[in-house]
Amino acid sequence: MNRHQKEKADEASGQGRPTLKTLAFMTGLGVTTVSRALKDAPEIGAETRRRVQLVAKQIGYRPNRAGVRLRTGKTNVISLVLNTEHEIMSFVSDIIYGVSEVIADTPYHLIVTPYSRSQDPLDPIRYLVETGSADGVIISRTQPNDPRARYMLERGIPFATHGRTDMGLIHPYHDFDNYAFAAEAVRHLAGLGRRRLALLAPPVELTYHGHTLAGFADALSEVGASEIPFNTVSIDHSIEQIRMRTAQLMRRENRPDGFISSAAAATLAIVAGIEDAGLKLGRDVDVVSKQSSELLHLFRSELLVVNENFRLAGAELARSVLGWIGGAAPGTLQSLSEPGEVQAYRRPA
Amino acid sequence: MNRHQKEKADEASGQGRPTLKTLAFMTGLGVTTVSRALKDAPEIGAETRRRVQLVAKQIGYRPNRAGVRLRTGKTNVISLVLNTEHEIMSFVSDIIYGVSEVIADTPYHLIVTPYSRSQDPLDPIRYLVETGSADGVIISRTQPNDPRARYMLERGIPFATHGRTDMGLIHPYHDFDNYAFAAEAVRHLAGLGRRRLALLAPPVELTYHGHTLAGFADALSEVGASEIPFNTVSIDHSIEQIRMRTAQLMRRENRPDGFISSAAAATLAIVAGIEDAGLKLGRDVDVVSKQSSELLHLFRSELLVVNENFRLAGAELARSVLGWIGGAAPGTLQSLSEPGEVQAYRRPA
DNA sequence: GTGACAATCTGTAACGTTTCAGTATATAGC
DNA sequence: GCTATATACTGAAACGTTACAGATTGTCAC
Repeated sequence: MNRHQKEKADEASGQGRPTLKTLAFMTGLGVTTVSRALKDAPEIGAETRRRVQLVAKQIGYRPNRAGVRLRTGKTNVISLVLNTEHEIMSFVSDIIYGVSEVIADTPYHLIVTPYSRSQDPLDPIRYLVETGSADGVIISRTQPNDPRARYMLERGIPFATHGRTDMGLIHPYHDFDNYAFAAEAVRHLAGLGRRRLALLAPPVELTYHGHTLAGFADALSEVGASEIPFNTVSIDHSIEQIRMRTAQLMRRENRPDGFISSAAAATLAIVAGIEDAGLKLGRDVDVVSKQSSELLHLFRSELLVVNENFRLAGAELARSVLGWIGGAAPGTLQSLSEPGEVQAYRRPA
Repeated sequence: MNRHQKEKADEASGQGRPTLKTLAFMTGLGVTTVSRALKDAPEIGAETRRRVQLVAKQIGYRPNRAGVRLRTGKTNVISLVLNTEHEIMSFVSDIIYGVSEVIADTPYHLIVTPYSRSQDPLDPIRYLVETGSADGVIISRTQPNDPRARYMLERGIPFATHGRTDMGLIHPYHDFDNYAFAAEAVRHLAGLGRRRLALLAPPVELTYHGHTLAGFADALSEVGASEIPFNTVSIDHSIEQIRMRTAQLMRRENRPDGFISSAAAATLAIVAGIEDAGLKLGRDVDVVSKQSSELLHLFRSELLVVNENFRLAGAELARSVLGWIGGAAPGTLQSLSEPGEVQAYRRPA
């Protein structure tokens, strides 16, 4: 053993975290061989491969992320880009849990990249792409003509959108079928004899605003009901504003006898507004609302709900991004989640 | 210009992301000098320093994270460790936003490290420490004798806990003063003439269970009220279970005339249970509840609430970890958030 | 004019990984 | 017994950064 080899041995047997060098020393092989053996390269003998993998498992070898990243550019990171002001409540945690679930047994880490209202939504995306900080990106609050999706498509970085775009460009997405939700809600209300319906929609700039409106309009004409315009507020407005507007609306001559709400928090405000006007839920007016956790029926048992599963959305989004990274065609990584039935409250046994 | 230098120039002028080499070529300096100039090292001439920094800003140089991490071991990552099953609702998003806010203008990234109920809570921590994946860690669901805190203290990795421990060991934390919350709640209920109080507490294993119970007990004897035991459920139980237990309790002879609830979601269940038993909030019984978003008063206007700000908690926790990483003494990075007054509902104007 | 010293800058090596371009050995063809 | 070829392995270089150990000036004391 010459001086050079001795040095190597000394270093490799050090008690730090094991590296390829450690493994190479322990197995008596070269680093290259060890590296290739660990990734099942065909030009490594079957026995050597097993031997290396056994030792690696025994001493708990884990590839150094920085080393891999520096050499290959692969970050093993998925970034979830979130708006710090709009994305309220359980949405976010459910999506995060959904994503986590899927990447749990992959080498991927989840990083959360926030941006605030004051910023250009493109800023965080640019940062991620320019610094090569992630292998894949998940965005929400998707717009029909979304500059973020366009930008990432141009740069060829894998991503998935929560919600669809409408630019004639193909990319992975997961969406809830808000057209079906709105249409079903209208039909259900019509079935209860409601004829004058108001819709509290998502903010105009988001794609699913259009979907929701379309489903609402189509079903209205289908059942022969009419719309009471309620577009001075959206689910992005404050509780106070929605409540006030609802109360105003309900005090008018031609008030709605049915509401459809695209978000649970907003529904609380709508109900408050209805009651401010001295009216009663279930008697004077019915409300169908989306919800992401089963809490609205505790709030008012008369509420009619449709569930939207954000945890599932997170999982689907993660699967899509990983799929794209793995080389699948973006067009095959699109999914739409159908709403269940409109649920009336059932008393627990 | 010899062959060697020419190569360097060719590479450096390449259109990829700028590196120290690019800067070195542009300024005519050595990489070492550039590196040191960028971090304001004293042995670099003032003018050179300014020049390098100017060029760096102009071409949008950003240090390569993998390079830094490989060389120095510094990850520039803070990990937020979350339980995927317990941590429900807005808690998580608020904490994330709070953390994000603080690390926004630092080089730090936030990674979310999840673990599920089935796992040992120590698992994710071990993973982070062994793989050196983060410079700092934030944990929640803190226990009086918390193996995670002990483990990280032993390894010397900076962390902060959401909630305190009780092991005689010093580490940064942020906590809500649940002793004060429970005590104030009792006093408020006593002020309303309530005498038989029930407490829906946090799960026993968590530190703030003890704090809450202590505040409850101390204030009970202070005001001369009595406890109606309600410890078959905690805020970790399902809505259905809490509801059922509450209804059972309220049908008993010696039922409580006041409730204190440590979580908003659980409060919905308590109220449902009360109403299941045919009793009325505000008349037969009063409920004081913690909430993290201003929604409970919409649910039932008779509810009495105390706000807990999780966004603030997230921000404080991030500040603590960064402080520790920056070399501050752990003992100086502890904070306790005092609850505000118990709020009764005020009708909006 | 020489030596000492400070000020300013530089090359080399190393962190852990993968890729490139090999080398050594065994097997087969003839 | 020779070349060709496949099999199994290997060292060196590179990714971008920082730390170490110099190197080159210029200034000053004497």
